[in-house]
Amino acid sequence: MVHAHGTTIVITEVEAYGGTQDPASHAFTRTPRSEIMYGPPWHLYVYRSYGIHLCANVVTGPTEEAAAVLLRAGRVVDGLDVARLRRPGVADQHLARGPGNFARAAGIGVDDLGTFLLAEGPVHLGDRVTPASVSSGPRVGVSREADRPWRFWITGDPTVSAYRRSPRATSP
DNA sequence: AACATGATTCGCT
DNA sequence: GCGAATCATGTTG
Repeated sequence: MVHAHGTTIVITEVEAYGGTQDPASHAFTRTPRSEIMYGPPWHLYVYRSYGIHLCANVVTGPTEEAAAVLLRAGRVVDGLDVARLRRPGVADQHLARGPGNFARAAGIGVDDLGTFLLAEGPVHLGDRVTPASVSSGPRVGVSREADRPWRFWITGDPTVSAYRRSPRATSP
């Protein structure tokens, strides 16, 4: 789980990116934006998508490997009042559904870029949660190497199940 | 210095 | 279900 700006969120869905080994990763080509991922692990990588949305990643790979994990969905278990204010009119189980929404519900902004996640602070990782069952499947939203089954989610979790299952989802 | 594009989301049909 | 919004980053001239 992750503690961020007054909320506590159990991460229910993530997507992995293989850095220099993965054409779909922002770190496939080294640029100023992706530079943070080439550093030591357990730092936060935040980027802006489509001008409006923010997505949060955890750098996981060793220095120079640039592997990272995108936080795609989560269940808000504490700080619900704060999260609800950030996402007006949204049902509790959908507060952090989707990468952009996750970042919004968590109050993560570009100011948090580079935050070390293992120390006390506005954003840091908390207790580890071991789910009963984890499913995996093709990645969403990337044009290259989407077939790598590197999206992982907690099987049957209501905060994930309804997400991204419409038009041409390959497997039911 | 200018152009093309995306780890997406929301609203309308 | 489909299409528009919107702008920083990366790439090209």
